[in-house]
Amino acid sequence: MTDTTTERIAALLSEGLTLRSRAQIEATFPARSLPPGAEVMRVPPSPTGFVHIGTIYAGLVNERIAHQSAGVFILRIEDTDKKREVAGSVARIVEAFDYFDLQYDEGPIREGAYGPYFQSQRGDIYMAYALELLRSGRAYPDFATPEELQATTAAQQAAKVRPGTYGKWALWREKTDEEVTAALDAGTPFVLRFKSTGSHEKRITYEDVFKGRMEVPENDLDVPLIKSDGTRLPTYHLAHVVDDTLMRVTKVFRSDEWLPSTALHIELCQALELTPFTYGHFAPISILDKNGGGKRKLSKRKDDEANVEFWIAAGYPVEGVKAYLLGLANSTFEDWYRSNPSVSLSEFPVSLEKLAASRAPLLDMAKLQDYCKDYIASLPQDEFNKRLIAAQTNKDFKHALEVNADYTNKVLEIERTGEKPRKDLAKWEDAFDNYAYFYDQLFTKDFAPQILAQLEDIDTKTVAHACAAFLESYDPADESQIWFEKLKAAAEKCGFATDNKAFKANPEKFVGNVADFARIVRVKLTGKNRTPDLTAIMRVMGIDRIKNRLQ
RNA sequence: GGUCCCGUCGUCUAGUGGUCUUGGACACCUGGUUCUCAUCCAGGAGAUCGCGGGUUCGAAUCCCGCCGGGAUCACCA
Repeated sequence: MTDTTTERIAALLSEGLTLRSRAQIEATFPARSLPPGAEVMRVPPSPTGFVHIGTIYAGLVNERIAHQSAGVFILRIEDTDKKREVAGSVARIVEAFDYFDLQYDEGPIREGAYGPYFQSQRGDIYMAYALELLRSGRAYPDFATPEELQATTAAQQAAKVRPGTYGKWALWREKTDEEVTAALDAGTPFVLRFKSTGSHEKRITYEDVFKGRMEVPENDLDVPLIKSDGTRLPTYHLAHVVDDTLMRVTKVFRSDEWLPSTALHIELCQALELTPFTYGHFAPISILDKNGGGKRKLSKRKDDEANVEFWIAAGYPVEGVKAYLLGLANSTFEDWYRSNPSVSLSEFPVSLEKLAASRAPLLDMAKLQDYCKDYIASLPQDEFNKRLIAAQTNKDFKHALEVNADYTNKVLEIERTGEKPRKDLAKWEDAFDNYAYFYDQLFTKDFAPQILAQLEDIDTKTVAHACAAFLESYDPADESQIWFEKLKAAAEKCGFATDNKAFKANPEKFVGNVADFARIVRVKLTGKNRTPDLTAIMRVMGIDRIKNRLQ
């Protein structure tokens, strides 16, 4: 290709952009003045829909490494693919980072000195580097149509060779100046491709922070650098190399899927005379396929759990989720957490070495809920009340909680004041099932309809009889022991067994046992057959409400 | 198919040549806590350390081969 043709291509690519030289650009991204050992970390989500829990996981690890070393944590929006972009995604990303309290120092809204933090706004920067590659003969235009590319892949499959654009399979790699000029004259769209000088036969080695010494074949793929979709935006590869250099990122942590393209990124750095990065590749969170397909990466389409909005809507407490995620990242976390129950999670030192050992961990909702239950139970009463109410998405329930503030305070205190607070709630959403029956309208609407089914083994006459007998002697002032004595007395009066052994020996002699009798009271009062201590519940409900429900 | 990563109870993991007839956590089961639960406490079951060879007095740990799972080979990131 002649210089004239090269410049014609360069002019086409830079049309309308205000290009600066590399030296000028690099002068505006000076070395950061940070204490020794400070790490500059980043997490680069794409605004292509909802926020993936893996992004939060990566965010958490990167944020910790950055901030525990007095470094910088960057949130960079990788929006170079305008076709896949979904409106509102950036707002969702920002919200999710806020919800999980992942404080980024630079990124959307929090503009820093190394921006812009949207890749789509850095087009002129990438182009300066792309043109340099073009001029140095390390990039070339490729006018191939999608059909031609497909045909190549088919031919490669037929020939049983590795697919991809490399060597003789790279259609436009060695075209003559005339051919290029002709395509240019015809106005054919083109991508700018990297011209790799690597060989699949030769090997390179590099050090991965998590996986140790890696020895892999050199890259020989001529990957696209600049797209032909009219945006003239870069692909990930160019953008990554340029941005992480300019933003002065010290360690590139990314998920395993990038492992195979690391050789390419190293070659790109060399072609641009940039220092290659320190990489660390970690395994993404996976999930057990519900259809029995085995372990696989958490997928956006199939798994609700992949979507952090699912977590936020259900009201999983941030601290519980983060504790679980930290446990996934570092196996030493569990012990630390146990021995430091009242210390903030941010005090936990995340270790790189421990992260190394982590395979693709399976998301274990049961374990995560266990963390969340413990956390919610540990909350002081006022904090518990405040957060529980704030998190409710059911308007009627939230209204009921707020309007009857004094009553609500008593309700939420049930069995939470002692040494061992109840652990009913794994997420704030669970509050409805645990507390809504205290409010008459909600009780009537959502709980009372279940009473019949819960008591179907006992005939209605017996139920009515039992309620009347129990009410007769009930006194809100009774301590739970007396309360139970009275319940037993009422049960006996109605033909229930008060001695479990006697009942088991001759069940036919009784209507039921004490447990059945208590169940009648419990279900009539709450619509549920499992609740906290009835004495406490009744004391809070008040005599009028009790009479109402037992009649 | 090529290349790379990974393989210890159901799950997450501890373990880097002897102290491991593999330890912990979650889940599960049993019993206890004078009504049902959430808990809590005590106990239990659960892993031929993917398989086969080798090195060694000795291997979950080192070496080789195999098998299995995953990732990647896009103008997606």
